Amino acid sequence: MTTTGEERERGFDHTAIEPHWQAAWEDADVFRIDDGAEDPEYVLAMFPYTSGSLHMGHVRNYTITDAFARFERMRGENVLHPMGWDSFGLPAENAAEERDTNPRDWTMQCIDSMREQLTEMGFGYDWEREIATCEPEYYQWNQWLFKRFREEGLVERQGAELNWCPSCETVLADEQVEEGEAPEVPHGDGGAVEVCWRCDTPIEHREMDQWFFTITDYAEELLGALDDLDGWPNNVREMQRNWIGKQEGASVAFEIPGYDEVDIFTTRLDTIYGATYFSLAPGHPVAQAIAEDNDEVAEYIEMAEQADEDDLDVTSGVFTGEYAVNPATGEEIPVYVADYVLTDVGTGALYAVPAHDDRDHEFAEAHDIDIVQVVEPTEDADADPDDIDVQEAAYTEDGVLVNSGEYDGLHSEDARETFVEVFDGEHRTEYNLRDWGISRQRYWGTPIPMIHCDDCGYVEVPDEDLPVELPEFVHTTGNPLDAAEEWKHVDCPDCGGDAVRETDTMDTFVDSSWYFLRYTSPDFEDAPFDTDRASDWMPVDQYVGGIEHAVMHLLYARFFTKVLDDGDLLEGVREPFTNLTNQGMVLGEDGHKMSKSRGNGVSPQRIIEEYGADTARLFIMEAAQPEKELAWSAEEVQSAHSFLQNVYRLADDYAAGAVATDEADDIADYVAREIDATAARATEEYEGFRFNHALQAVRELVSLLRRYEDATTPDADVLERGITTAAKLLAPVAPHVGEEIWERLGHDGLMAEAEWPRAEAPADYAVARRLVENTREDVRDIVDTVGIENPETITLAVAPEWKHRVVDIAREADNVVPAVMQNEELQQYGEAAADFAKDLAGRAQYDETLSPAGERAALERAAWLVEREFDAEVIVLSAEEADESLAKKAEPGRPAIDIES
RNA sequence: GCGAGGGUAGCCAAGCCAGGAAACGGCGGCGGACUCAAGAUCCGCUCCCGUAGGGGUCCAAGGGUUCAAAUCCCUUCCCUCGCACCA
Repeated sequence: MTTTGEERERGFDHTAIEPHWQAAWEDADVFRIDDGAEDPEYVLAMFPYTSGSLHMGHVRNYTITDAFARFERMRGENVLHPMGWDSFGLPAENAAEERDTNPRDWTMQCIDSMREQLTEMGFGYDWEREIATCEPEYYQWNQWLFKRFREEGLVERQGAELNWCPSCETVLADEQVEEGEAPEVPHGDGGAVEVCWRCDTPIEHREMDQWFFTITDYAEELLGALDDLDGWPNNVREMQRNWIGKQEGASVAFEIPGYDEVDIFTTRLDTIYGATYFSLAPGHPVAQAIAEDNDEVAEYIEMAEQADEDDLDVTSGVFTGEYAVNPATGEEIPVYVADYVLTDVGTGALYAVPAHDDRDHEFAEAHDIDIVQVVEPTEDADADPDDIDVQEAAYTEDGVLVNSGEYDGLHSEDARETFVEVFDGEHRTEYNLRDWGISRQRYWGTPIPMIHCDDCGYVEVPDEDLPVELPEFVHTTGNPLDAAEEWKHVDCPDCGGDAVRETDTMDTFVDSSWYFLRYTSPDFEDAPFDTDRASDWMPVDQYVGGIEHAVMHLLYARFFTKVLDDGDLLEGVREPFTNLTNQGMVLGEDGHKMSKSRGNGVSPQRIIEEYGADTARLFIMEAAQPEKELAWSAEEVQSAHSFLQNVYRLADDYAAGAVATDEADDIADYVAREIDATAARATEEYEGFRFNHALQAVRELVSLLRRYEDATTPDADVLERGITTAAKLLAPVAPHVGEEIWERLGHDGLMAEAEWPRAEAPADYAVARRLVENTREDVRDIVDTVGIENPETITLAVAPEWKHRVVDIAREADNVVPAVMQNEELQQYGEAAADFAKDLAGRAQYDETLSPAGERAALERAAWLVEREFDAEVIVLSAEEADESLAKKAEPGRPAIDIES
């Protein structure tokens, strides 16, 4: 049992109120945003893949955006908070196979079910903007955009060696390949292998013709603009920088007599005089050419291509018998084919400098190759040139050149510049980023709008024939599009002859690269989106989603945005997402990632049934800041639930007239100030995405209100304002309970549309609070230390005006005691002033304090708390009223305390 | 190896950017109120010593700057994540 009968009777019943208010929001169109709205706050969660059920990660993600959207809406902002479905993709095909249905029906069922679950969570979306990427109304624009990209020269068809997953029977992008555990291979030393990100099957490599978006054309801007994305987490920016992987260097041609000139790429052209051998990647054309006449080389290449990457030693390689001419020294250096040289890095060929590169050094030692030092530390470097022995270890720092002919003494940096000219090379920038292969040999995706004609080659499907819709799904082992004979055979749009459609579909990351633009005009028929509105509403102000999309999705979306902006489909939108938050993982109660195998998963559905959506939302938001990981905790869920019931009961009792009320007094002032301070604090925390702090402030306020109601005869206006404020501050996170309270208190309309509380802390709030808290602590301290059993009277006396003046002087003066004693007005206090000045002189700092009257007022407002705690009378006195012996102990910020029992 | 982010009381975790109170909050533990009792709720305490608000030692370790350091700087150790035979 989670709720007692009594609680249910007096509290709210989530199974009744949640559907009720969900319907009320729907009826009132609360979350709808008008097309004419000007530059709304765009709050977006990464749309879900249509797996059919929400998991806790989704719930957390969408609770964050929903709470923020509701907060902004209550503050009077226009808010765009849409939802849609990332609904193309392989799993739907698998599910269709398993269940003897088709991907479309399966996906549509999943969407219906997930939409219902989102609604049950109380998430407020503008459902009129709902999109599903698997609908022709959406994916036709993928096709249209593909053609526009092609016009811009951003589409290429290239043969490429691609990652092939034998289990999914599909091509994978590099980003979809992960390092995984090697399966049970007898001789395996546990080395990592490349596996499919979805099914963990080790991947193979195949050479195929593919469609590519040439994202590398934008590499430089994608990289550079990261610096200005201040609203993004550093780690995501860093991951993108790594992925783009810019390297600046130079390329220089080496001659290998009998073969072509070979271009190398290097970032250390300054070390060229130290090049003592030359290395080719096994996949390099010249290596292949040499292999034709050299069995040993052929064998090595064969072996290297078969081997898993990490099986081969760093020093593995084979001497080709050929020599390259070092253009710097004119010497012939041996040419090796070595696996550590990667075909797709740089030019796939390099000159090796064992003296100044760790890998080259290791290789040279293993193959007994000369090591020649050509750089030594500069005079002001940390290292002493005499300590450097490149025979032992490579010296990889920059320095000054030696053994480099006429260039000795040149600094590395200058040498790199000079040598580009001298050796007829060129400056070159290399990127790790590859072009984006979008072809997938699958059914459930966007058909690529191309037709292949034997005479005309590849021809675009004319715009008027778009969309190219998917044919009926057929169960087949290969690609169903290949089997759709009728669909596949068409007339060539150019010559009218027999032709066939492209049977590849697009990577689903194409869908998600612009969906945030479609939300701005989901029914627009002339283009993917309305340029004016999208340009006004973009960029997304708050984008929230998982870290797993740090590179692929976010980089592709940035790429699309830039291309669209350059193509004038957008105006002045260079980046899609201003602020990005990656929500942390939801862990099971055992602190481990929720998983079926561990059996530590918690189903959102069950929590909604048992405790209600508000409880789930509140727990999630209180447990940790959005970007931190969060461990499930049954106790804390329970605690969130009871808290909501308590707040509701507080409101209910008041509304039912069960609370006796009285006129305003000091206590009411105290409570009123706390209400204002809480609103101010909570607002600031909401703005900063620190929802847990905001909610903590609300809990404190509710606790105070309950004491106020319990221990005193409260002022009706103040109590009601307190309850309303607490409920409103809670409403973004627990919206159903918020509405229920709003209604109980007799308000018309919806709290979702009500005004956010005014948020200004009272003047001197922090100082007054500190005074009160310190004083309360001191009283406790005394009672406890002295062991007073039953205090009867607690007398507090604030410091006199003149002591405040002493502090003021002390604050300014270098020499406190003389400064004070020179003050004529203070001289009348004689010894006392001198003593106090001496005390102060020993202190490093003076806290801000209230005036004597301010201190007295603050203590009087808070006296009820002390009375309640100690069950004793509390008397607050000015210095003049107090007994001389007591008053003299008071200091500004620290009243004198006398306790009688 | 390179890069990013961390190491705060029994545990989780704020504070650090903008230096100024043994350091928010939660969990756990202890004591008290309410109750026949339990639960729920509420009020305290929870680094050490202390019979009037005091003293001592503290924020991974060590050093430095400062009147003053969890906060700024340097060094070392450890953790987490990302990238990586990258020429």
